[in-house]
Amino acid sequence: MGLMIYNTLTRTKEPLETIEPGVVRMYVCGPTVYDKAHIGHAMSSIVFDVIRRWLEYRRYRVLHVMNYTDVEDKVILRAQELGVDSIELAEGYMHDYDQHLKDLNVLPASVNPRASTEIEAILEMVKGLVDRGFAYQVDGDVYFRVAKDDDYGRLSGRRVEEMRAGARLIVDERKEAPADFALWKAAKEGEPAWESPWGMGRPGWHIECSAMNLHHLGEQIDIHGGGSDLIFPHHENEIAQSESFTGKSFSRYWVHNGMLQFEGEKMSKSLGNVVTVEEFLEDHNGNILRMVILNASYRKPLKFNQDVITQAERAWERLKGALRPATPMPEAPEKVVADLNTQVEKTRAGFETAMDDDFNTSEALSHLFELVRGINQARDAGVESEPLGEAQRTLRELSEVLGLELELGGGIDREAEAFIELLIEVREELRQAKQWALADLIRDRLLTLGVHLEDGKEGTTWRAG
RNA sequence: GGGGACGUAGCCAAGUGGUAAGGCAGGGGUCUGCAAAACCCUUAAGCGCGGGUUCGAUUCCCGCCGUCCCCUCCA
Repeated sequence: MGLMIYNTLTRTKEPLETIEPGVVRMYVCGPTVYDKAHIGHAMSSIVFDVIRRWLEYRRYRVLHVMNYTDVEDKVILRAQELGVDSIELAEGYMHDYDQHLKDLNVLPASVNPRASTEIEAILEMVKGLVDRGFAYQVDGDVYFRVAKDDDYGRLSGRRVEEMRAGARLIVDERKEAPADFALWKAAKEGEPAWESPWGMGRPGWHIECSAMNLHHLGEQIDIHGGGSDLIFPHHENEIAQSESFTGKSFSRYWVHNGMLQFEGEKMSKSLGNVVTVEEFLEDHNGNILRMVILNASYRKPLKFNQDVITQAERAWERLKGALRPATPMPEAPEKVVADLNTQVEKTRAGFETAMDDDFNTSEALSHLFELVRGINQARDAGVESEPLGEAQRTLRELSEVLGLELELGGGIDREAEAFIELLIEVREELRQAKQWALADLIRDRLLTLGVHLEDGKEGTTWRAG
């Protein structure tokens, strides 16, 4: 069947056919860096990270571009409020976001262009659009002439004449038509500005993505991604600009992630229901957010609340638990080993089928959990560490394709481990001597340091967290 | 007003024209000095409501109700 991708443009799943065999050119709209990022932004980055990892698993070379919008009304406004330079302000948030992506185990994009460093490409495009009659200049602003683009609206399914012009916005009388949008804006006093044929100014929001695509990936790309809130007007306008400029179709597949819902509403700054990435990572590790996301379809709205987090934490623990070492017993039945091997094969096949079907991570995870059960059953049956290890390697490998890090004992460094082992040894002596109070004291004290002791059949084991 | 989605057990959620994955919680058990954890087993939905198509629909079509997103900056 091959890899199927849901395309917003056609509202159907289509087989992936890339422009260049074996290569995927993917552009994802990144955040406007005017404030701390929230977990909705992170969701988008994680979704496209999983897509990218799956494409790479399928042997594609992925050229992955994600932009940072650092020249924009909100950035400028914020900088003026704080009395700082807007580009520097954006740079700070940009570096924060880079760090968040690392903490969330998101693979770095091939390129992270910024509006402020792409002015040349932007100007070239705006000029071209003016030359070809797709844009016009008014008082130092340049607008895209939507009427000139006959298939405008095909991504979002809108007809220009059906949109209630001026319902919620004040129509700029200088524009030829209400739907026309700015490619270039004349700069006001104190705003970042660059020289242009129309005077000092700065790019409009939509044009930077078109220009960056052209500059870094070429005239035609395979996948263009972003949040579903960008379908209109942003991506609609990108299509208009890019296709009018090149005369070629722009992106083959348009992929959009659903919005993260917090208490039934979209998480957004204007609603004030924001959980920043920083806040989330203070209380949880990045795998937990990823688990929340992987549990559901990337295209649907994602419910986010404390319950969902708790459930994801528990599920993640279960996944990790499967990596516990074997507890070999003399007469482990051979059938168990055979069943385990069968499960490994079934898991990989099911996982691949699920991921090929528009990145069905929820179903892919279900196959991982079936492997977890198989591993645990085999361990309980006393299977030797080698057949068990094989299954565990598969689990780890497939988890990594989803970007999950299952390694045990994270957060505790090597030197500390030796001391923990020592304490366990001492405590074991105390338990032999039935010095329960002292034994419990060690256990409790270690717990406050983030080390859990577990007394089992095969002795005491420990884990971090 | 227009455009786009969604509604599956207590919760999250996948999925299919022939009677529903997985996870969490719940119940039972194993282990244990106690505890915690872990593991095993297990209960639970007939798929928003009303019609239609069909031998048969949760899955297709129509209507209704409800929720969300977009039409202003937005991942």
